[in-house]
Order: sequence, then structure tokens, then C-alpha cells
Amino acid sequence: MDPLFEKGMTELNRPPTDRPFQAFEIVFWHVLDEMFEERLLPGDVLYETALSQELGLSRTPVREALSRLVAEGLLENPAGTRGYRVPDLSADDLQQVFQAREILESSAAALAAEHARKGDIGELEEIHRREILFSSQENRREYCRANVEFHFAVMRIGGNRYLERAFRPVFWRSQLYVNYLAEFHPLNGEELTAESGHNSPAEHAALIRAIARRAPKAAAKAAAEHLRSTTAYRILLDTERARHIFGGSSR
Amino acid sequence: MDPLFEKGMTELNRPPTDRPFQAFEIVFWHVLDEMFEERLLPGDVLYETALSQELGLSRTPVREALSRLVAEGLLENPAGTRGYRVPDLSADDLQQVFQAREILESSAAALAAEHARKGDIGELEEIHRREILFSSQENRREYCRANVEFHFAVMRIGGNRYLERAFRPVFWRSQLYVNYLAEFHPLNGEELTAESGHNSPAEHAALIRAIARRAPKAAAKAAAEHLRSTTAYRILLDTERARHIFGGSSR
DNA sequence: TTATAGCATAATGGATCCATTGTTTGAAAA
DNA sequence: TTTTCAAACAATGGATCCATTATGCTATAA
Repeated sequence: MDPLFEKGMTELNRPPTDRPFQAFEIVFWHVLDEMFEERLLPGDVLYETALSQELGLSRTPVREALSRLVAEGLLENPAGTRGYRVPDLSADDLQQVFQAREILESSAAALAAEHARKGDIGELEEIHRREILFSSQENRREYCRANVEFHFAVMRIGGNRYLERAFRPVFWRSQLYVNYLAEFHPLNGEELTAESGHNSPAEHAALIRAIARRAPKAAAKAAAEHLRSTTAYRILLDTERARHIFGGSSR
Repeated sequence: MDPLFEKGMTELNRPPTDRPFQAFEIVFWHVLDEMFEERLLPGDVLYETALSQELGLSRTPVREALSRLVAEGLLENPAGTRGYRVPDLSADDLQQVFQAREILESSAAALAAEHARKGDIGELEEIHRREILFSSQENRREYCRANVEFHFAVMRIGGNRYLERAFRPVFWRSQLYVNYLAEFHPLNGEELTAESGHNSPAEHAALIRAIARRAPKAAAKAAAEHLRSTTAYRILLDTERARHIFGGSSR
């Protein structure tokens, strides 16, 4: 459990701090990692007891973590039910998640175009360089990482902490869907990959340009268009095939 | 502690269910009510121990509740610090909260204009009738209630559950600010009241019309303009006076 | 063979306990 | 009188315990 946080992309979401991890945080990020790594799939159920034994902790921190995950909308435990269920995937959910992302991210992009400072543009460009590098190297994990960083960076540069807070759970959820869908989609391995076919870098470049020249509307448009070309979104449009995917877990 | 949930406006936010309250829910809504009722002000600090004694519960459910409130952004406990602090009010926070609301609510209004069914319009009109009634009766509490219901109804009719989830904490926080500001603002009692001078009903009417005639852009515009005319927002514009208000708690 | 009732199992909500650690008070020194 | 250090106090994080109750299995009956 030690190197739990050197892998995966979840630590991106943990605010940087020198304070040691509390037990419940270990559980929280562990579960999140399991979800991102697709070892936990929609329909799977987690139990406090089992988890606490697996992780060698008492149930107290496990409860805390699971309860937070529920608050984030990443798990659900309907009233009077035991176990914490990884929410099912429905075409409707997918559509709503991406619609929400489009609203939040295009607004943030517009704000970023208004508020960006010189260093911010540099930061975006640095991330973007990594995206290009890793996409050409076909280094899926590092590419994905940079991609995640990019979206959070735009959100942060936008400068609205409340919008940013609202964004995090929506984004997480959409990431889960992306991985899962890419995994199970019949087109997987052909033209579709988890990171939207590597056209992201070009679209990100367009967004950076819009932000750099302080064009809020163009930035918002670029962000929205980028989302629309995402793998998951494209799968969604392919509703006929989608029917084969959505539904219960395979496990 | 029994009639805790017949007063206040917080129960609006508890999803309806026949299941009895769990202990942690009692704590959760209790604290929320204390905040809305302005018995808890920015800068105040809550302690698990004290709360559990006050409410006659063990610390376990209290911890759960406080932890959820932190997750909602309604309390904060910085790393390595004791006590849960009601976040301070800064002009910047206020601006951001209202900016976030504008983004979320205008988007939801547009969606509502697209998705509204006949019954939905009826519901909005019913709430709106109550607003008019109570505003003319100067029944502050019931008016406020209807106002809250209205905003949630628009969000719900928009139909995006993820947007709705993101909206809730932002809205809550803005409500806290509204009450607090109205209380302490030097203009309180003159032209400003907590419910933005009762021009809300007219603005809500405009929003309903836009939704009813399926005009997403008009709906979004109406929602945004409504927010801009809110008390707190108007106070915010009055930055000179604002300086006297923002800052530590009075308690 | 399928459906139902009842029982055994085990997971959860809440209470309590303990070790750790942040806070505060007070005493001593500058 | 003000500052520093230490010791007592108190709040929290985590572990454990217990009562309640959801869940699953079995045996019986249709």
C-alpha cells in the first residue's frame, strides 16, 4: 500500500501538503485508484468490513472515506441498503456528465482567458508539451496524466474556487466513464482509444491560443468543442452500439 | 431537537424519504440550520466533543456529519487544526460564489427551457404564486422558502443531475452570505432586505415566461440578471461599505 | 421444481475507549 | 512587565465493542 500514490493519476487530485496521510485518506485514494484502474466497475459493491480487513485498518477511517466518496457522487448506498455500490453506467448519465463538463469547463475557459497571467500560459504550454511528447511516445499513462493536469489547470486559472470545487467530482466521474467505455467499446483498439484518439493535443493548443490572446468566447468555444470530440462523447453519439455497452457490471 | 426540521429552510434540501433520520443526519441538518438561522457566523468554531454533548449523541455521528459539511464546503478544518470553522467571508468569496451561481443557474435555466414539460411550468407558477403572496404579506420566512424552492425547481427541471449536485453547495453558501450580509449591512432595514427587495417575484416571472416559451437564451439571460440584482450582489458592488462588513465574526 | 418462511450470518450505525497531539495555562526567567 | 518553556488539559483520529437489522441460505410446502 506504500507506493499507492506514486502510481495512478488520483494523487493529482490530492491537494499538495507535507502533512502525512491520514488513514481515511489512504482509503479514499485507494478506492479512487481502484476505480480509475478499472478494477472496480459499475455495479461492484464495497463493504466497510471487507475493505478494512484488506487494508489492515479499522472500520472507522474506512467509513469516513466511503462516506466522502458517496458525498462526491462516486459511490452510492441507497437508504437501508448495505454495501457501497459503484454507480451504474447509463447512456443518460454519460450524456449528463459530459453536458455538465461542457458547461463548467467552457465557463472556466472563458474566465481563464480573462484572468490568465503570463506564468499561467507558460504552465499550460508546459503541460501541453508533455501531452505531445507522450502522445507520440504512445505512453498512455503519462499522456493521460498530462491531459488531466491540463483540464485542472484551465479550471484553476479561471480563478473561481467554487466552480473548481464543483468541477472536481464531475470530472472524476467522466474519467471513470472514459476508461470503462474505452475498455468495453466494440471499436476499442481500432480508431478509438481512451484518450480520444490523440487529437486532444491539437485541441488543447487551440484553447491555449484563445486564452493567450484573451479571447473568452473563443476559449469557451474551444473547450466545448474539445469535449465534444472526446472518446466517450463520440461513443455516446453512437447510440446503437452504446446499447450493448451500458448496463450491469461484467464482474 | 424534535421539531428541528419543521422550521428553517434546510429540510428543502433533504431528499424526501419515509426512512427515519439517522443520527448523523440530525447533526448535519442541525448545524445547517444554525448557519441559516445566523446563530453560527463566519469565524465560529465547532467541536465534535461539544456538539455531541449538546445533542446528546456520541461523537461518531457528529464526526460523520461535520466531515460531510466539510466536503460540502460549508465548514473547514485546515490540516493539523482542531475544531471545524465556519469559513470567513471575503469580498472575493462573495464575488466568486455569485459568479459560480450565475454560470450554473443560467445554464440550468437554458436547459429548463429545452426540457420543461407542462407540469413543470405549473410547478414554477405555483411556487411563484406563493412568492407573491408572502412578499405582499411581508412573511419573510415563507417568502424565503419559496424563493429557495424556485431556484431548486429550475435546476431540477433543467434535468442535469450532475449540474444539480454541483449547484447545491454553491447555493447554500450563497444563502449564508445573503442572510449574514443583510443582517450586518448598514443599509439593512432601508432599501435592502434579505430577499433582494422583493423584486424577485417579477424577475422570476420573466424567467418562467422564457422557460414556458422554450427560449433557452432568454431564460439564461433572465436567470443571470436575476442574480445580479440580488441583495448580496448589490452589496458587493458597494465595495466601499463592504469593507466595513467583511471580516471576522462578531461572536 | 419453485416459492416461502424462518433461521443463521454478517454488515452497519452508534457508543466507548485509548493513544496522540494541538492548546492553553502558569511559572520562571529576562 | 514581557517572553519562554513546560506541564496539564482537551480534542481528535483510530480501534473496538455492541445492538440492530439487512441478506443469504435452508428446509419445508405447494
